[in-house]
Amino acid sequence: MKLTTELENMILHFGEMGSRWGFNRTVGQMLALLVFSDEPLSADDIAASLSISRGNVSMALKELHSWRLIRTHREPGDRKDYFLANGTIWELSQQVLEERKKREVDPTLSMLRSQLMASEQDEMPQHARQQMQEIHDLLELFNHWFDDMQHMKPEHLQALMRLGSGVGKVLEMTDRLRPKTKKKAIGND
Amino acid sequence: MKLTTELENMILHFGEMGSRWGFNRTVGQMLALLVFSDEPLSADDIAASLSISRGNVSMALKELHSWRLIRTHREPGDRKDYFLANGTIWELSQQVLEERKKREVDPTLSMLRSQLMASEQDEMPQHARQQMQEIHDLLELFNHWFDDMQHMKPEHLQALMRLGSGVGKVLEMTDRLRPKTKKKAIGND
DNA sequence: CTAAACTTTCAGAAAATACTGAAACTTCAA
DNA sequence: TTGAAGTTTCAGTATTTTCTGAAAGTTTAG
Repeated sequence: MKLTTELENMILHFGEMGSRWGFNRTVGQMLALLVFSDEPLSADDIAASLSISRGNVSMALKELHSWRLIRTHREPGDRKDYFLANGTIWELSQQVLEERKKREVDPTLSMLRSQLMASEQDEMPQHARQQMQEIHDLLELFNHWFDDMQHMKPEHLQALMRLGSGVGKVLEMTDRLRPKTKKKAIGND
Repeated sequence: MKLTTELENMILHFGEMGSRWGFNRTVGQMLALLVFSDEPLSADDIAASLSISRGNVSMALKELHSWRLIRTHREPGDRKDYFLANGTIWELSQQVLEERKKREVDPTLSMLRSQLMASEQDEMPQHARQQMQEIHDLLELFNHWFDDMQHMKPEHLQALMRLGSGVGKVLEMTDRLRPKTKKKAIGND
């Protein structure tokens, strides 16, 4: 595993960004390494390439597995495990977003839910309660939307993103043609 | 600033989540406190409510300002600064997302851009280069889309989100009516 | 101008997080 | 069943991040 300087820089960058993306430096570097490598790598390869301890590699592999970002490949007649990125860039990104949603949104949503539930009888300042409700509703909206998006076919999702806010225009137009849509204010500009 | 147990729990929760959301515990707690408070609070109020040092409050206020999540209010005839959340829940969320994009996406995008540029003449393994290109394109697509969304009126954006993947159906239909869309290879399964 | 009221800074302490490496564990070919 | 090849665990250490509190800085009423 010899790395060109440029590749090395990129991998170091992914390491630095790692913590901002929800994992640690090692996990970030290893993800980059596996994404950029055109063949599966063994744990020893990885440790050598990145000059990190074998134990650290093992931990990071576990983490990457738990995020479903890598998978293991075994050659018959070779006891070693080989690891590779678990899909296309698009799929990996989806996976990262999915996992981050789980860690960054879901806990708060469930906390809010139970809090709003429990304080039905009320022991909380009006304004605070209202704000909690708004956060709750926003996160729930986001969650449903996100779920929906994840189930769209990649090419549709991509097309949709390319359309950007253009989608607003299209919907306005369509709205006039299809009175079936619920009359939630889809409004105008 | 007396806090009910429930509110206190919520604030502690926001503190815990803080680091996952891109800031630290104190910043998270203070944001929650100000969002739930129905009146502006002084730095001393905050320090007392959360039992943290005055210096820490000052740092966190700076951070919250830099995220544009709070603003300062001054009473005439009172030297104290009072702080409050800078907008509705919706606006605050937008602000958080905007700032996180800056920290989590933009640096990598610019790194990729310059790397792809520089290695035009090529010194990098084919596969690595290709993956870099894909990440670059994905982030750029995301960036444009995100920008576009941020400029939509909140009620439009909300309506759009409520529509969820339903938007796909509408667009498919519309697509037949509007052959203007560019015929970029939108891939296959 | 002065000093009281308030805010910010920052060096060092504390806490949280990540990493190493050796020991324990697992797997499997013979 | 054994032991070589490989993997995982985890106690201790290193690194990074956050927090405190006292000193320095700023503002403004008088």
